[in-house]
Amino acid sequence: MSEPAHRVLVVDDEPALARALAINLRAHGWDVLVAHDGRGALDAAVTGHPDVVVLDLGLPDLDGLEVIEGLRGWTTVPIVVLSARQHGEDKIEALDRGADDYVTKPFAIDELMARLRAAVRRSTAAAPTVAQVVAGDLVVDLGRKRVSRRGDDVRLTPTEWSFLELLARHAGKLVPREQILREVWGFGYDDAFHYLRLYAAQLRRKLEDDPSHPRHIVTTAGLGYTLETG
Amino acid sequence: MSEPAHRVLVVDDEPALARALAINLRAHGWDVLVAHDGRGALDAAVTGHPDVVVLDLGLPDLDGLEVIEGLRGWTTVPIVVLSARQHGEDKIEALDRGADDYVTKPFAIDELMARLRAAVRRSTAAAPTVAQVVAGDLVVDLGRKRVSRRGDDVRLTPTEWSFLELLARHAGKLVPREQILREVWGFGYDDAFHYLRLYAAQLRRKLEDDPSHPRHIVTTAGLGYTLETG
DNA sequence: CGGCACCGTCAGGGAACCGTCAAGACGGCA
DNA sequence: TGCCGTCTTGACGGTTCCCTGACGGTGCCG
Repeated sequence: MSEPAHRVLVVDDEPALARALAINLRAHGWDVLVAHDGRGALDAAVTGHPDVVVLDLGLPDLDGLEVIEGLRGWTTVPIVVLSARQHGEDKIEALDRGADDYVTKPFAIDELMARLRAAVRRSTAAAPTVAQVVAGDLVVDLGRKRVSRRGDDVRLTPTEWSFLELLARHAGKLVPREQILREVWGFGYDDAFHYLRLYAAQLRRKLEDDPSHPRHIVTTAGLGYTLETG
Repeated sequence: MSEPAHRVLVVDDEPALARALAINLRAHGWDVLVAHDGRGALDAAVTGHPDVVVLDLGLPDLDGLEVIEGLRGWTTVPIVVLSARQHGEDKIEALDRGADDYVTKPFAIDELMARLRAAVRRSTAAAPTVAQVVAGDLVVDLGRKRVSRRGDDVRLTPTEWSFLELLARHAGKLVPREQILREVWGFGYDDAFHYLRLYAAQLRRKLEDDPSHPRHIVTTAGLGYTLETG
């Protein structure tokens, strides 16, 4: 799992704590922005596009709640509030104004990071990527598991779809024969190249204008198949 | 703020605590389901469609972490973990396995409710609920749990509705057979594809002009079913 | 020129899958 | 207790899909 680094904005007016947090987070692979007051936090959020915000209440210029509202006016980035106040209305207030989580000091750095991970996971999982691959007059909709040719849906069998989906996910690139066999048919089919010819032919019959002169599903002899994006 | 009541599933093996929670939550307008062990929790989550789950770790039958994983296998419902363990790996473990929040006992009931509100707000904001799905002459009203065909209400059994609701929530997209079985019938029905054919047929009898040539509930052999939005 | 490897095509049988009808099991309710 | 709606289980025909096998074409190389 070597995902691209997630970016966290740390907002804290205590330089010592902010520094300690930044060091710890960077050590664990986070990309860290730091702001020391409310105004700087709002600016940094605009320019820095963080994936999550750690917000210490009790800033010099703005009330922490105002920062939350300032952010919530235009972004849904997760906000994890940090505060010394153990009890009272603050927690509830912050959560109801739009904060996503609330951690009281003193806290374990490991726990904070786990909460940050959870916050980021939620927000990224909520935005499902609708992937569509376009190849000439073909549209392969990976989410809906459908292919259309000049707008008309084309009916595929499960195996045909599995084959095409694999090519589409690597559109424009050559997919080795062995990989296709493994991902479509599973293990134990390592030399069943005959299947590939069969199903490539079936797909061509359904998707190509001239199946014997394919423009989309192209064979590279001895190597594999490619879905051309031309 | 007179939204429809949100539904919370409380999972706790201590009857006293579960009762106290339920009373408090109901007093604040929540619709409350209760389960006392892990298996019951998973079943209740399938049949009850809660908006958020409060999960006490340390259940008699299953490990709390197993419950989290059991839920995360098929739903993104927010999970707020409740635990007596203040420190340690448990928190981090739970959050990384898919929990959304973690509250240690003893806790203030007001804080818990604020966290529940935050969790529900997040998940509903992330997936803006389309109250109605229109598919040709059908109108599936997810909020009121009703279907109408050319304006006339159609009576569905609970299982039929659960099936149709799932298709409607993914209208236009193919819903895999396995997912339908998990979300409608729960666990242990992984290969009961026969049910799908039966209930698809029943829905067609009630919803289609020509049940043997369905235009709304369409089968993709070997893969699953789709509610067409034509 | 002839062998070889690879590709594309066609056809057939068995298996998997779908839709349908029917009857038994279960649970709520009068 | 008996009834009724619902869910579950079973059986059957028709269709689709997948695998197997056979044949011809093409490019490469000795």
